[in-house]
Parts: sequence; structure tokens; C-alpha cells
Amino acid sequence: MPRSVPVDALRPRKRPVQARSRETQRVILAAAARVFATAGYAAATTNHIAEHAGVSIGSLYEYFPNKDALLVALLEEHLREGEAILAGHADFFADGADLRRVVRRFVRAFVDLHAHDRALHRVLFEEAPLPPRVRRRLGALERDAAERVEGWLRAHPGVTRRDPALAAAVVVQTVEGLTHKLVVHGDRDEDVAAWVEEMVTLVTAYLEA
Amino acid sequence: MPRSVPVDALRPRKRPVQARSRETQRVILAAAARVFATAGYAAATTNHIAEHAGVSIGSLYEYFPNKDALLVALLEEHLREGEAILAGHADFFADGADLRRVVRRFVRAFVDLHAHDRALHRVLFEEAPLPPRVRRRLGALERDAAERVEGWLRAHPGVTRRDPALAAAVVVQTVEGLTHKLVVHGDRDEDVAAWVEEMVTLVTAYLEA
Amino acid sequence: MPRSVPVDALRPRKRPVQARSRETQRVILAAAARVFATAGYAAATTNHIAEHAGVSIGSLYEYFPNKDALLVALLEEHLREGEAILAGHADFFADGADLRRVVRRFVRAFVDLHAHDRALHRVLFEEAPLPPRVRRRLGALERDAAERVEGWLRAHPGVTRRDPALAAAVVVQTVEGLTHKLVVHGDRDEDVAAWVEEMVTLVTAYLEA
Amino acid sequence: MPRSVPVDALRPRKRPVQARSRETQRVILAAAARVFATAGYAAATTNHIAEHAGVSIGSLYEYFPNKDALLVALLEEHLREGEAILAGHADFFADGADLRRVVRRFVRAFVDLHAHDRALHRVLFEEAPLPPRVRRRLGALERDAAERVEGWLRAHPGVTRRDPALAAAVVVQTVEGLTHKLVVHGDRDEDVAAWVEEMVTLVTAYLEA
DNA sequence: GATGAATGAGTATTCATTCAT
DNA sequence: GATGAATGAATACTCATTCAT
Repeated sequence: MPRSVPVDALRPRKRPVQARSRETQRVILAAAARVFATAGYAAATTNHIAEHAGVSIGSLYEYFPNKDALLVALLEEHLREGEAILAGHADFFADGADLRRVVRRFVRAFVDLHAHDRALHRVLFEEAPLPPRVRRRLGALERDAAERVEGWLRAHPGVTRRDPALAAAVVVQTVEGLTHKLVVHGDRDEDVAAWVEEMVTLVTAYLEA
Repeated sequence: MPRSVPVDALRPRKRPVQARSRETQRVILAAAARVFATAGYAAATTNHIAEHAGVSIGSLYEYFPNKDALLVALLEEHLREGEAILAGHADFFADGADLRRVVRRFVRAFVDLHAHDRALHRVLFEEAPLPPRVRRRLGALERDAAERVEGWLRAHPGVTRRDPALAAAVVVQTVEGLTHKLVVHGDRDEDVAAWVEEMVTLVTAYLEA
Repeated sequence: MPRSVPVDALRPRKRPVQARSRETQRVILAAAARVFATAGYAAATTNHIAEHAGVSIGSLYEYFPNKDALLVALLEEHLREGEAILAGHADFFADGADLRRVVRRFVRAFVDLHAHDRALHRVLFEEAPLPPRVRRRLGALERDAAERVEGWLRAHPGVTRRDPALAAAVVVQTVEGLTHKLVVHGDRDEDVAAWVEEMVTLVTAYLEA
Repeated sequence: MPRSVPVDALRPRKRPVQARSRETQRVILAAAARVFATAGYAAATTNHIAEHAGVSIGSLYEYFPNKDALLVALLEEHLREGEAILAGHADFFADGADLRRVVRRFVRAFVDLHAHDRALHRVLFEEAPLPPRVRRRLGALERDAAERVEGWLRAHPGVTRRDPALAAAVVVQTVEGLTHKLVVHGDRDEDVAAWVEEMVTLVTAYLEA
């Protein structure tokens, strides 16, 4: 259980150049995702992960300097996806008059982002001791999302909230929080559609109140 | 470090009848709360907790059969408070016509319940591997709250939601989620009042939409 | 293989109060001496040492925070003996006119100090990566011895050396160096007496030259 | 990390015939010297050495079968220099009547032999677990030196020692021991000249006593 | 009831060495 | 000959838990 983590102690060790090693890295990360998700962070063993990856423990440490680095790599992947969604949909909110439709698109993006591996997200966000650097990045992403939402709120005539910055934060936190509850803890897939509609109503009503 | 905890291995070992024993137990639990909050669950050691409590490690195990039991005892305390609020305010929602005022009372109760030890709540709800039994109790409490809310929604004329059970769940999850974000991660106390108002608006608008 | 050793990371962990634990500490240290001496420092395993001591590995770490601490404890014991000899014989050099007799007593003390466990001394002084703090203490002891010798050289009329400080250092280093060679690497006990006489002649002749 | 090294596993693997190979070998050895000297034997890794040499780890093992072989090669280089001095100066001791001048030449040779890389010598002689074969060679060289000294002692009229073999051993060990102390541990270069004179006096006085 | 010495299974991590490319 | 990815045995150390006193 490492107590103090030196700077850059969490980055993958090699930038793999050969195809073989890039593949190995991918395999290890996939195994880590699987093992973290099923066993939980604390109970997950690096030896176990290497075994699952069909790779020697030495190879694992060739690519990742310690257990945390695996977690961080997984998280960064998730964050990159989130950033891609935000960046890719620059025109996210740039859509005509229908408030409800824009909100729905926003909610869907959040839900989709979290849908593909529930168990892993539980580990990533609830169980693991996230290094401050990663926590900061997480916070920055939220703030980035809030800023975009704020800009849109200011532009949209239907929005009645007085403090757009605050409202944007409320929207992001609400959607993110409910998405986590829903996707991470939710039991039934079939509820998702219904919940998405409720989230849309919740947010839209708030913005128009 | 045993990972699987046998059923019912989590209850405090003795029901202390003597005042001194009860006091010792309290002291240990207080120390556990402090140490969990500052070090995190995984990094907190039972020896450390015993030391903080000014008690021998043997005595700690006299009262709590294992490390998890400390966490569970702390959580149960929190849940008991929650139950007390729900029970004590049977008339919670039984108040006249003002939807907004009722919602505000509800939100306040949630926020207050979580306000007194932020760091501990972070550990309790985010970092610790909660035993299924406790997770179930947590879920039961949420469902209980949702049921009460549902009953009130059905009774209140101003509410427009079609599916009161679903709406009640949305309300409880939203308030709980935002409360956690706010109280557990929030930096500034002064923001709390503003956020409470926003949460009230959010929920009220939703119910009246 | 620890690279950086924090301050006080080398002291024994508990000051044992109960007789039982003091005995345990002694047993562990004795086992460490034996294992270091036979296997060498690098090859000596803490688990191996604990096993030899008839004690669990946990107990070993209860008393010594890491492998180095065992080595250091052993060395400090040796240094304490050296200091005791120096302190106990304050009248070491305070003996009449016979230069040769005083020198002989000095040489004997050095040889005796190193005689009781050759293999251990080899490990302690030749093979082990001594922490700077211990190296400094070693140097201080040498300097202390040299100062006492210097004082005596100044007082003794038969000594012809011009620079007593330098001469004292030469004497101490010569005797120590030859003692190590003799006792640590020497094969035959029977040679010791002859060598002691040669060392006495060597030093005496130098001082009177 | 294999602890026992099979016999004859310590010789360089190939006798490089091509210039390029010989150069590579030299580069690797130079890197080993540098890394051993700065990091110490145990902490020096073969990968690190290969990296410093600008050579792949595979190439390193092409030339040296294991880590010890590097150390041994370095030591043999040192021994070869020592042997060369002894052999080259067959007339070392064959010089007229001046005992003191001969002794000085002998001491100088020893000191010079060790002067050029202090840190490396510290590693080579104090820290590294020398394989028996190398230890034997070291001993043989000492015995060789002692024999030559003995022959000279027997021939020289000014020498009063009764047991020339013993006296020769004393001289060699004294000079070697003090040289190591001086060169390996000494801090200031300027002391060297003074110490050389003292060593000369020490030895000369002994031989004439 | 209390103490704290003792336990030992369990885990992250290193590094000399091999061998497919 | 050269490369560097892969190997895996080996080891220091932790900490929840027990139990003799």
C-alpha cells in the first residue's frame, strides 16, 4: 500500500514502438479492467492481472510502474472518451429552439459514456483511492462541461435561471450524479430509457422554471 | 488480510451493559471515525485506531470482531440518524399547500444529515467496500424514503407527475446525489445555502412540470 | 533493496519492556549475526533470519523496521564494545616508561575486539552497504582513538615523531588495518600471537625512529 | 537473482577478434566501472550498465555472461596492472644500499596503482562479493609480492628482522592496508604525499629495528 | 476484562537473464 | 551480431487477528 506517490510514478513506463509491445500493453490494460471490476481495487492483485492477461508479472511492470498506474490508465481512457464527446459535439447545444431536445442529447451522452462497463466504473469512481492528479483532471472535465453548458444557457432564450454559472453546475452535477446512480448501481437495463426521460424533464423544467 | 467476511461477523461482539464498556466502545468508534476520515479506509489500521482510542488492540477486538465491523457500526449510526429523521417527521410532508416549502424541508434534512462529518462520509460512501448487508440497508432506507415521498406526491394536488413511484425515486436520488456531491466534495460552506435553494427549485419545478 | 533510507528508519522499533520481548529481540539479533555471517549480507533473507530465530517474520519486523536495521544493531553493538574498551582503559597509555608494553596493550585490545566473530566482522565491514550515519560513527570512533593516542604520544618522552597527530593517525590506521586483515581474513589462529608481536615492533620502531 | 555462480562462468564470453567487438567490450566495461562506482555493486543493474554503454542489454550478455563477470573483468584489469608493476620492476628492490629509497619506490607503486579510480576500488574491494577464484588470485598476488620482498630482505644487509618471510608479509599487508585506507577512504589528495612519507618511515624503521 | 507480544498468509515489486525477431 | 520484449523466481515488508499472561 503505497503512501506517497512520486511525480510521474503513475505514467505508463514505455511508449511502445513495436507492434508486439503495444499489443501487450493493451492486453494488460484489458485484464486490469476485468480484474478490477470483478474483484474490486484492493483485492485485485497485480499477479492476478498479469495471469489474466496471459503475460508474466515482469511484463506488467515493464509497462506500468505500479498497481495505481493501471487504475489511472483506465481512468484516463474514460476521461479521454468524455473529452472526445465534449469536443466532437461542439455543436452540442447549438441546436435551434427545442430546449428539451438539446437536454436529451446531453443526458444521452452522459449515460452512453458510462454504459459500457458498469462494474469497472464502480471501481474507478467509488472504490479506488484516486490520486489527486486524476481527481483534479476529473474536476477539470466537470468544470469544462459546466462552462459549455453555461454558454448555451446564456444564449438560449427559453432559459429563465438568473445565475447561469450556478445553473450550469447544477445541471452537470445532477446529470452526472443520476447517471452514476443509474448506470453504476442500477440493476435493470430496461429502466434506463424511462430514467433518461425523467432526467430530461427534471433538467428542462428547472431551466424553464 | 481476509477478504471475505462470514455472515453476521459484523455485529459488535457484546452488548455492553456496564457504563464503562459502553464508554470504551464509544471511544473506539470515535477513534475509528477520525482515523478512517484522515487516512482512508484501506490505509487505516486497527492498531492505529486502537492507539488513537487509547485502548489496546486486544480490547478493540473485544468489542469489534474485525475491521469491517467498525465501518459498519459507523454507517449504522448514520443510517439510524436517517431513519430517525424519517420517523420523527412523520408529518414531514403533511404540510398544507406549499409544495416548495415541503421540498425545502426535505432537502434540508438530507443536507443536515450529511453535514457534520464530511471526511467520514467520503470514506463511508465512496472509498469503503461496503458489505452487501449494509448496501441492502442503505437501499432499503432509500426505498423507504421514496415510499413516503410517493405517498405524499399522490396526495398533493399540485404534483403533475404521472408515475408517482418513479417521480419519488427521482426526487430521492437527485437530492441524495447532489447532497453527497455538495457536502462531501464541496469546498465552501457558504455555497450550501445557494445550492439548497437550487435543489429546491429543481425538484419543485420537476414535480410541477 | 532500499535506495533511500529515511532518518531513524534504522533504529530498533520497540524499547522492549517485558522480559519476554527483550529476549525475543536478543534471539533475533543472534540469528541475524549467524545468518549474515554464513550467507553474506545480500543473500541473507529476513525470513531466513526469523526462521533461524524460531520467531515469526512478523515478530522480526516488530522489533526491527528493515533488514538494514539488523545490520546496524549488530554494528552498534560492536562499536559499543570498542567505546567501552577505550573508556574503560582511560589509563591505557598511562603506564610508565615502557613504550613497547603500552603499544602491546593497545594492539591486543584491537585484536581482542575483533576476535570473537570473524565471519560476522567480514560481513559488517567488507560486504555490507553501511549507512552513512554508521560510517560516520565508525570514523568518529577512529578519530577518538587517534586523539587519545596523540595525547599519549605528546606525553611520552621516548617518542620521536614530529607531528603527533599524524603519527597517532598512522598508528591507529595501521593497527586497525592489520587487525582486520589478520582477524577477518587470517586462516590460522596460531599466527595471531606472532603477528601481534610484529605489529608491536612495527609501531614501536616507528614511534622511536 | 542467482546467488551461486558455476565455475568458469565468469570469463568474458568471446575473445573478440574484430576491432569493433573489442571496442564494444571496452565501452561496456567502462560503463560498468562508472555505474558500479556511483551506485555500488548491489544497486547497479545490468540494464543500467547497458544503457550507460549505449548498448542493448542483449549485447552486454553477448560479451559478459553475467553481472559478476563484469566485476571480475574490472578486477582482473587491476590485478594485471599490479602484476605488470611487479614484473616490470624486477629490479625493484635491486637498488644499492638505500633501504629507505627502495621502500619509498615500493610504497609509491602501491599508491599509484590505486589512485586512478577511488570509487571503483571501494566497490571492488569493500562492497562486492568477490568470487573465491578472484579472492584466490588476489591472495596469490599478495604472496607473490611478499616473496619478492622477502628475497630482497634476505639480500639486504641493513635489515634486522629475523624471520624475513614474516617481515615481508607484514610489509606487504601494511602497505596495502594503509594504501586502501588512504586512497579509498581518504578525502584530500594533498595528504597523500605526507602519508607516503609516514608509511616509508614506518616500514623502514620496522625493517631496521 | 485488559494487555500487547506474536503470528504468518499475502502482495507489490525488482532485476538478472533468455530468446524470438 | 544486435536488439529489446518478455520472463518469473525471489524478497522485503504489512497488518488483521489471536491468545498467553
